[in-house]
Amino acid sequence: MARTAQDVTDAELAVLQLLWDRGRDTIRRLTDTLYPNGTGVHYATVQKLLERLEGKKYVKRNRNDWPHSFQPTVERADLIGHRLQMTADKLCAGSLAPLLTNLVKGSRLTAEERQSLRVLLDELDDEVSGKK
Amino acid sequence: MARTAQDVTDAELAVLQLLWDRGRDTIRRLTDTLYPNGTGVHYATVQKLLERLEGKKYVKRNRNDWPHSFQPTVERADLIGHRLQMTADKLCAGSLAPLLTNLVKGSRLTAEERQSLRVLLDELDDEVSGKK
DNA sequence: TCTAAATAAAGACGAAACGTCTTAATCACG
DNA sequence: CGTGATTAAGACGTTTCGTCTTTATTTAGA
Repeated sequence: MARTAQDVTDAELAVLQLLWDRGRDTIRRLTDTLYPNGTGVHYATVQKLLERLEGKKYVKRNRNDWPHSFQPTVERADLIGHRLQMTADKLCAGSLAPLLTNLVKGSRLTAEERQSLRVLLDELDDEVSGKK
Repeated sequence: MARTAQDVTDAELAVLQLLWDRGRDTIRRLTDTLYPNGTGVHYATVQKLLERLEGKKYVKRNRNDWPHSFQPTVERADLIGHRLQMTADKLCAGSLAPLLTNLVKGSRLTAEERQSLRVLLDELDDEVSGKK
């Protein structure tokens, strides 16, 4: 059984999170945040992580800027959705419904959370019935 | 940034899935299913995977039986819940609510699925209000 | 009881993953 | 131009994980 690499590794995710917060940034500024009082060596680490994120199409490099700036091409919600789908694929034969059930049953939802969830479901009903 | 091992690897999961389906089984029978027309060498692979699952407390070994039988100590729903929590920890600051929202918004839920979800929410309301 | 087959137990091995680091080429700016 | 920063490409070491080897132990059958 072949090993499968992660979509986004933890170190890569740390960089991506900053980009989500900031919209776009340079290697230098990202490095200073991730490694405060860090040596110059960490710059290359962040550089490599961004290079890999770019290769995997999670990040876009702006070569017009100098120094280059980087920005996410994928939103946080997209990655969440992807992770959820992976969990469904491996544990629920690809179906997402069991994940929903698990979350509703397992997590201690507040009354407010339950209510907003109902609102969300009602909106979906409306969309389907064409009322929009 | 230190690397973190997976909770259950893919090869381990293949074994665990069989145990979930069957309740309990021996190495020999699991091996025959996972590697039909496989050589004798695969027996040791399954053996090792079970040993690791046992070490991680996902599986219990019954040493009274001969040959030893193995059974899950964790249900599928438990692992699903754990994976969901991991996703929440890494992408939602630990909160599960965003996962709920993502699933409801993103997945094409059928009318039946939406309805059963509402029933689930109503049951939770009842529990909280003490009617049960 | 003795032997052969099956199982248990422990460990080793290699490829890949991944975080990190090194080195050399390229660029902007005074 | 030359100095410092940035880009570019790659190497390295540790850990992970699927697999395989070897040896000890147990059961079943003659």
